[in-house]
Amino acid sequence: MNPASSNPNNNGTPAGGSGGAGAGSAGVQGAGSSPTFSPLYQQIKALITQSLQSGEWKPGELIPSEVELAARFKVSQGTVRKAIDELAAENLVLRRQGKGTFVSTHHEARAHFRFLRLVPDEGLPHQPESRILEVKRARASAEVARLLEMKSGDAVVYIRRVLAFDAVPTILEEMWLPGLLFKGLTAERLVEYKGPMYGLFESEFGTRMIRASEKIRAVAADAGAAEYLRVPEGAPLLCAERVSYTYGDKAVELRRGLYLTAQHHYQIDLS
Amino acid sequence: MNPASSNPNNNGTPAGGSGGAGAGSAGVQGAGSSPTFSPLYQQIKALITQSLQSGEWKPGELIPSEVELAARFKVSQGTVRKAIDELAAENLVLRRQGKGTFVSTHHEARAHFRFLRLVPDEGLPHQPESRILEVKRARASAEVARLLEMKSGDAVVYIRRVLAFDAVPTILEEMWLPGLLFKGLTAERLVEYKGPMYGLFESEFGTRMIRASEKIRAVAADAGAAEYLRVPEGAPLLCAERVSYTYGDKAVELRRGLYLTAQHHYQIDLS
DNA sequence: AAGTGGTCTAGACCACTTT
DNA sequence: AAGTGGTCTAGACCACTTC
Repeated sequence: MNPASSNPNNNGTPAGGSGGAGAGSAGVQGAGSSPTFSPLYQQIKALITQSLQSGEWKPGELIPSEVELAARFKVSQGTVRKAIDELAAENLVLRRQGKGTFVSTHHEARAHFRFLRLVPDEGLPHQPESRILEVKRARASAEVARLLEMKSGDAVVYIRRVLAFDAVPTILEEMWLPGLLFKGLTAERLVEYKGPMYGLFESEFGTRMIRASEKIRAVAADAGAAEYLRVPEGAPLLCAERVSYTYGDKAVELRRGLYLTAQHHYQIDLS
Repeated sequence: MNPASSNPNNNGTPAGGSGGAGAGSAGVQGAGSSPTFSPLYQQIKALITQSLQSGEWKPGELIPSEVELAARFKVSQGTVRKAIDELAAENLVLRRQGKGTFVSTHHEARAHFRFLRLVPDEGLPHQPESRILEVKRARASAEVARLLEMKSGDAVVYIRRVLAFDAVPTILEEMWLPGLLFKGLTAERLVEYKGPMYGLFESEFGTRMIRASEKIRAVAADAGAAEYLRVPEGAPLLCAERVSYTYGDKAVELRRGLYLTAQHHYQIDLS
């Protein structure tokens, strides 16, 4: 026991010498950085996120139990629990009663539809077929660089593809990826890969997408889109411009999709 | 103390006579209903939601403190806390440290943009000007009835309006509301009312919208939309079909909006 | 039986707001 | 000083899964 020494006093005088939050574990915000203090469970959450980011626990794997983590970080199980609660709410981990807590992965049916919101007007959502049109190395334009938080002229990988539901071409999609992160990405690799592209990024390139922001507009089909989606030029299409982020809010993908919404719609829940 | 009598045993034998969950308070799921049991904090959450729905605490008002609620429901503060945590996560209440917990209201800048996702490409989001075109009583068509979970031919209120940002007409909107809930709704009342329509519904008709589901498509402007939004016939527009719900997942509004996305876009965060 | 996450309690102290 | 929500702890027991 000895309730006065180990930890119970954590949020004392911010810069004072005593107690201190989780200083015993891994130097959360040890000594010399900013004077902003955060609750213990937020620090624990940051530490766990670091381990996720560093690959100490890989997608799909089991992470240590709450009891183990509590011992490792020298805090109570309740504090670890609150940290993991938030990570689970952000879909970074997945809790399963009786089994443990797992690192989320894009190789799960569960994750597939979190980032594919185009669903059929009738019937159940399902995965589309992908046909790669083009893969090439290029230089980031000013606009692409701005959205990907890079510099103009930096190396990017450019991908273009068509997605079809039940053999009906429905999505025409362009992607720009930072060249440094996706060095070995080839058309062959993309063509042979089955399943969501984020699964490939996660497994082969160690880049796990965890969050995205989309801007949606209605646009008129240009000649190219009209051909691939088999609609008249000028037909209305949904245009979704997405920027995806990995750990630390780092932008890792720009995607621009044109969606044919004759038999499908984009589904959103406002709450 | 007396740790054996008051409450500590809650999830015991489901239909057994002993202990029981929160039976001392308000008959959570007293005796004769379904055999499905839920955690105590979920029952407390349901009780609090009932009080919100019944109007015991009105939008904008302070609800009792956690300590008071714990006494009222004869559970620990931690259990009340977890219940309120979820209500806060669902935006039904708003916690403010040091002050208390308040019932959410649509009369807040905070709430305005939760259901208006059309934001300008440049500059900050702001509230549009509303111009009412039409208000009338009508009978629900089969489609309207299905979406509003009513019967074909039931009374509805039909509203049509144009919303303009900086004097630029940008949204053409139709609404269908259950006639029973909105008996006194007149064009005059709508025209003179400033601010979001959900604020009016909440204050004047006691119907608080808490959740919505939208389906989004790209469509071509018909003659009417073209005129009101000042675009050529056939121009691409976003079409958002929304069903809004109040407490108990009861549908209370069907709304169909056509959005001009030349200077604006629909903003979504996927996480 | 043992281990995991899930619930519940009780008590302490902290940060913020108001009186 | 008193009241509120916010954090942290410690311990108990439950539900679920695996051995």
